[in-house]
Amino acid sequence: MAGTNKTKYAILGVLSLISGSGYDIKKFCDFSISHFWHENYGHIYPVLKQLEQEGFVSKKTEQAEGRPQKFIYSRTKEGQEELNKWLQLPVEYQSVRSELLLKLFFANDIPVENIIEKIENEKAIHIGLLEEYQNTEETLKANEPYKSSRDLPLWLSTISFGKYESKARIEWCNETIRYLGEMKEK
Amino acid sequence: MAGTNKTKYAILGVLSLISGSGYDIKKFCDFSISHFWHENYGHIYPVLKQLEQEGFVSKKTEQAEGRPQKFIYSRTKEGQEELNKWLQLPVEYQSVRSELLLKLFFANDIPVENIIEKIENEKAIHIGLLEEYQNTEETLKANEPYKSSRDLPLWLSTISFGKYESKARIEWCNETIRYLGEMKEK
DNA sequence: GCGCCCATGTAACTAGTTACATGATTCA
DNA sequence: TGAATCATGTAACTAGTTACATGGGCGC
Repeated sequence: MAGTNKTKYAILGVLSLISGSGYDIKKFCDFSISHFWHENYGHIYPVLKQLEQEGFVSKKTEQAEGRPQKFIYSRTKEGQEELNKWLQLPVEYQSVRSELLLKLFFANDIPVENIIEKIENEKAIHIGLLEEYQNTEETLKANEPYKSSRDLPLWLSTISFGKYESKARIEWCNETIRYLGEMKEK
Repeated sequence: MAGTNKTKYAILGVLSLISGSGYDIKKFCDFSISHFWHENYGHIYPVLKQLEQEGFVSKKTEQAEGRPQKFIYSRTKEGQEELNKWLQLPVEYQSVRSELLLKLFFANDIPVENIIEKIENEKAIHIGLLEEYQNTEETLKANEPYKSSRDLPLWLSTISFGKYESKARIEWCNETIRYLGEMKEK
């Protein structure tokens, strides 16, 4: 199963938790999985159409007064099976790319202050993220419908992932800023 | 400077450390920066041609007996300036994508064993990586020409990044395997 | 003889992002 | 009145990977 279109499964995944329009799917993504996954309209709408043709989702038209026309999508049984099949496949290897490390690696001819500034910036980003994760975690644990949801443990696990990652990144930033600062003095 | 072609700078970066052919550049990348950056021939050769046209690299033809023809590229003064200009620009934001987390997030209808298997696999990958980083670090610190190179601190910093990342990932895997296992028992 | 390394390159394909086009309603 | 939100969609563009084509030398 090479070249799997992952947007397809992201959408099926969202529709296994909620029913809604392309717009709703986007909102759900931005709210719940944006710390590790992004979808945009340019992808969502065409893929929804394709999923409908394949029979993996079904469409209802909703026309509320004073509201734009809305197409509500729901997963079908086949759609759920298709999702479950994919979920159980091994995770594909993903190659890493870090522009920060690329710049760091070749930074010998630029001022140390400049590279330290970049690392400080990286650190600030992850301090912000860590705070966000903390807030989200608290919100999920304290509020309905999240706190009673059977999805809560999975949701929390993905947040925990982010916390470990950001904490490690902050530590690395601190160490590296110190290390490069010492280099400079010599 | 939107849409910066980063391969361009990766190549200029490599050519700021060595002179060599497209083939050499690929080998250098695979050896030194592959833990955070990948280049392939499909990118390297066209970009080298482009860089030559822009005057950022110069080309010499080398024909050793019994060897295929080889084009040796070197950076020009303009090329170094172009690289330095880019190095000093802020790092562009890069959105994260994790298929593992996507699968984890939607995993409620698949067997816990299956998702734990995926996390075990992730853990094994990072245990392997950690070992690699350790080995590379020791090699660099013990052997010429690395140990006397002025690039050593930068090189070590990028490896340290990987070590922090993999350690954190392993911890998260352990925690999550335990957590999901407990969930299952209930 | 076979497979691997050296060496260069193109074409095709897959994936992902951004900009544009349209238009109604709500809220400050 | 202007910005934000709701709502759907297409076209164009940027980026990145893989497959293919070619061919000689070297070691097993």
